[in-house]
Order: sequence, then C-alpha cells, then structure tokens
Amino acid sequence: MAGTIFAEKTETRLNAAERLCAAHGSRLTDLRRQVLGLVLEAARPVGAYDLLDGLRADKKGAAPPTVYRALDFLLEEGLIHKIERLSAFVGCTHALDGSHAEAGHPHAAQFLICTGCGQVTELDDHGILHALIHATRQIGFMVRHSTVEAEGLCAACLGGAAL
Amino acid sequence: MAGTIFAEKTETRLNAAERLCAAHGSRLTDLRRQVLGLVLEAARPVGAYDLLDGLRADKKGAAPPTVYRALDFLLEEGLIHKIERLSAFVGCTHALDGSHAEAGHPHAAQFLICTGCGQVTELDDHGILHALIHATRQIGFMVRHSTVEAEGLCAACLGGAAL
DNA sequence: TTCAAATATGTTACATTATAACGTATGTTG
DNA sequence: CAACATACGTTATAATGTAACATATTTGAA
Ligand SMILES: [Zn+2]
Ligand SMILES: [Zn+2]
Ligand SMILES: [Zn+2]
Ligand SMILES: [Zn+2]
Repeated sequence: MAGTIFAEKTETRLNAAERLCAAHGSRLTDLRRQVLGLVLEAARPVGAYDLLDGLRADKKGAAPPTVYRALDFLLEEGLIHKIERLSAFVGCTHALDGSHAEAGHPHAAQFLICTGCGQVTELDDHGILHALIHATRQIGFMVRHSTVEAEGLCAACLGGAAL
Repeated sequence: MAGTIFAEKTETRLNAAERLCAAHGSRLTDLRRQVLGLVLEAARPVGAYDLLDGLRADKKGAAPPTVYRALDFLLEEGLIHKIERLSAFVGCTHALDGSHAEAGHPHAAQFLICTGCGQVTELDDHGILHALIHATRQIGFMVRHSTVEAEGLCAACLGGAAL
C-alpha cells in the first residue's frame, strides 16, 4: 500500500473520489489514488510525464503505461479532465469539490486557461453547452462529447500587471 | 517553383489565399502554397507527418521543421485551423470559400468532428461565442482565443447506418 | 478452500507529434 | 554592392502517447 503522503484537503477529496468509484462498482486503487493525488495537489495542469516523475518517488521503475492507464481510468470516471491545448490534466472540481448529483461521470465542461499565471478554471456553464447543442442541431449533427477551452487572462492577472 | 499539381478548385482557393496574404504584406511562397494545397485537397484533417509525406513527393529530403514552419505561417494567417483533439489540420472554409470581410485573420470557430466518417465541419456560430464571452465575463476572465471542438455523428452518418 | 476468469499492474519496445539550434539561400532596401 | 530580414535546409532530439506481452492481484463461483 502506498498512500497518505498528501495534504489533508487532498486526502478528503481522494476519499470522496473513492466513494464515487465504489458507487459505480469501480475501484480507486492505490496507484490510481496516488496519480489522482498528484493531479489534485498541482496548482496547475500536469503533464503525464510530470506525473510519472512524481510516481517514481514511490515506485522506482514506473513507466509511461502505468501513468497513462491510471489517467484513462480517472478520465473515464470523470475525476479528471484533459486540457487538450496543453496535453495536461486537471482534477474535476465539479466531481470532487461540489456536491452535485451526477458527479463522477464524464460531463461537459469548459476550461479557462490563464496565460499569465497558468491556472485553469473549470466552468460548467449551461449557456455555452446549449448554444453548442442548438447550433449543431440545426445542421443535424449529434454531439457526443465537447471540448471547450479558452485562453486568456484571469481576473487576478488582469488586475495586477499587464494592461 | 513547385506548383500546379492541384485540382482546379484547389488552385482557385490557393489563389484566394495568395491574395489574402498579399493584402497583409506576407508571402504565400511555393512551399507554403504546396502545404496549404495538400491540406485543402484532403477530405479530412491531415497530420503534420502526412503532409510531410505529401511534400516529399516533390522535395525529396523534406524534414519536420519544413512542414511545421509552413503550418505555423498558415495558422497565423488564419488560412488553416488546428484540430487539437486530432493533432491535425484543416483548411479554413471561412477564409477561403466564403467572401467574408475579415477573412484571412485568426478568428473564433467551432469544429464538429464526426466519429463515423472522420469529416470535420467548421462552424462560425456567434451564439456559442457570445455564450462563452458572457460566462467568462462574469468571473472576470478575458478570452483571447478559444478552442471549441465537438465530437459526435454528422447528419449523413446518422441517417445511414448506426442509429 | 481452490481454481478459473476478470481486472490491474509491470516491463520492454516503439510510434507519433513537435521543437531547438545552426547553417544556407533568397529576397529586399538603401 | 552591402546590410539586413525573411525563408528554407539539415541534424538532432524532446515530448507525448501506445502496442504487446508477462505477471500479479482480486473476484466469484465450484
Ligand atoms: Zn469536471
Ligand atoms: Zn492568471
Ligand atoms: Zn476558419
Ligand atoms: Zn459522418
């Protein structure tokens, strides 16, 4: 058993994740828990190979498939998201911090990437989703999954220096 | 001079692209024209290394930087788009087929990726853009560039076989 | 309990996508 | 022509992601 090397807040979220998995009959194993913990503790999106480095603190010989398999699982469970523009991963705030009903399953979300500080904010805006559904229905396209990523400057970075 | 090995329709679009470049003081060189032609003639998004293979029909020793530099230029000019989820490129229908006023500069667009036939449709839907702007303004985020990609099934694929 | 099936992980090797760094050619301007 | 900027050639390597197969662990019966 690997384990409790994370901050208390992270452990709380990991426990929530574990319950979500149990609720759909999947298992948040030690390895998956550790990868999720590494994602959650990062202030910013983390790349797969950064996670691999993190893993290697515990498991010396870890290799890429180890981390990619854990990431695939966490994506399936809706516990993390991939930011395509960054080839990097973030924890799902919707699933782990809120107490939303349908948490723990993949869901549509939007991501705001600040080019100033690197932070990513997850939105769950129905207006955007509806606009997308509406526009696509007009041409007979049926959306199964959507990726919405906006790059720009967050409120903090706008207030502070540039501009 | 490399050159006129493309279908007539493609040449027409390439000529339009050349005029757009000239209009902003940039040059659609033979190499860039050829890469753009390869993108335009593909029925689907093309990867950089597929383009490289295409280039090598003419220029034997072409290497990755050759095609990536051309792609960077074409992206800057708004003549092509990158589909992040596919790491692949498509021609901008907005810039080359329509006769829109602001064609030839990067613009917000949305892409519908059909998992049935692989085709990608470019939308330029203001509703989606406005919903995004509206949602982000509420939290003080200023959008500079947005990526919207939806995966699903196109009308043709829906009508045909699988549900 | 004991075995078989399913699930999860270890391990090696490789595929795909993208860029750094530096040299050469070409074009533009005075 | 000289000086500069832009574009392209070339080599090497970085970064991201998978295929394939071996081993271990869990699960659920027999
Ligand atoms: Zn989420
Ligand atoms: Zn910021
Ligand atoms: Zn476009
Ligand atoms: Zn289709």
